[in-house]
Amino acid sequence: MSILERKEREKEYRRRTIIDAAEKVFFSKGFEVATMQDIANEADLSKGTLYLYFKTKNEVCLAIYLRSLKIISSYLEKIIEEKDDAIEKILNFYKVFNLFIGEQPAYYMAILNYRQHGTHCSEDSKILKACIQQNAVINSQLINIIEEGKTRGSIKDDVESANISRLIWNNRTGILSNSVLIETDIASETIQQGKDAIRYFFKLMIEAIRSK
Amino acid sequence: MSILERKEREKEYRRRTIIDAAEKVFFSKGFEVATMQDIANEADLSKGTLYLYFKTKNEVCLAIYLRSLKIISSYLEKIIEEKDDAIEKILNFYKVFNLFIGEQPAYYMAILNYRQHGTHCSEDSKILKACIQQNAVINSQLINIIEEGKTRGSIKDDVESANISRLIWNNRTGILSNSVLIETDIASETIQQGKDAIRYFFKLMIEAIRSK
DNA sequence: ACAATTAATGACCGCCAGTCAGTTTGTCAA
DNA sequence: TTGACAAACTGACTGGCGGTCATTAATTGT
Repeated sequence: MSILERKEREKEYRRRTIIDAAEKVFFSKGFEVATMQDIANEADLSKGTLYLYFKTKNEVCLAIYLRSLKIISSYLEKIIEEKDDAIEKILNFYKVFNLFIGEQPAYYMAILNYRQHGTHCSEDSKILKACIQQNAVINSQLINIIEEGKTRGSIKDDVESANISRLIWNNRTGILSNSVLIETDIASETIQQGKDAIRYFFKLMIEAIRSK
Repeated sequence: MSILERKEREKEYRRRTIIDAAEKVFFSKGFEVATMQDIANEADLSKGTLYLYFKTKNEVCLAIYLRSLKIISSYLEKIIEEKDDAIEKILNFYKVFNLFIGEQPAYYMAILNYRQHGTHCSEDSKILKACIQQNAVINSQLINIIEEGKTRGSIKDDVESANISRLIWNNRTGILSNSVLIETDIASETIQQGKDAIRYFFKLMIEAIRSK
């Protein structure tokens, strides 16, 4: 049994190696321009081997996306543990996410690109399912915060926590997960405006949901 | 001079023909899967001819996006003309946009795909510039509505109209222009949830900006 | 009628995702 | 140790697409 276990570990290690290489390549060249051959070179493997671990290039992208989601989720976990008020927790998440953008641009880009990669992927992809699952976790963490605020009295009773959660973080409607706050080829000067809009969103939202 | 004018008209007509064909093909097959050959076939032209009118496939996508923006802009124009209150006008835009999604899904998809196409396009593309310009128009139309509301007293004086505009409609942060409220390959059952989140966004925002 | 200019064509190129027959490496029983 | 079997790995190859360009067709002006 030990050999089987070791093999499993080695397989997992290879997988990680490939994802690590993909991160480097994607971030230095961009998701579109990077090729599977680039990733193979970076990982010192042949292209064929990549396809033993990932069915498509899209799946590699999703693997990086999944890592991003786990990071976000762990941030939220820490925030939830703190003894802050719910409103504070929401603001903390906003602040932490802003830092995340600056410090982990590669992961942030993976989040932005999910819309594209997630929709061009076979429905029964294991990794896609894992991503959907991890998003659900984040969703419930946010709902958790809002509901706690309602119980403690800092947030109005009639606030729709599920919708707040979707407005903040959801791959379809979330303002954090969908806003492009990183330099792309064009219009780099508008990033600050975007960040300011997000700040204002949180200001308005909190104004609307906090108990008077 | 008449001949030159006629030629100009014919050129413009060809261009429209190509965009019409592209719309059909893109919507029936999806932006990614559709090929330039498909568009050429649909338009009864050769592939080479397409490239006499558009530099890249991306530009064809942008041409459709530009049409979408003009539709949105014309909606806003009508809304602004009405004698409604500013809050009413904002709600009208929300309602009209919801109808737009259902009635013009192809154009709606073009809006969603802009992020992808706009960023992979040479900066000096004429059509890209036109898109940016048209977005600026929409932006100023929205600001116009908010500022009018401030003057008339239905919206609080300290509301940041530019940021409201960016939150509603902006290719980086706009909730209407970025939320995916149409069936993609996966997760079709969540559309209603997304729409509900948008509805709630408008509810909260209006609550926060209307004069008490 | 005949250049000259403009429009249209489709065979062709380079590139890349994805495949697969063949090779290497690892395992284990005899 | 050996040999047979399996698992992991390889890279040449394929198909298909975006984009090009030499050639052909159509239009205009003289």
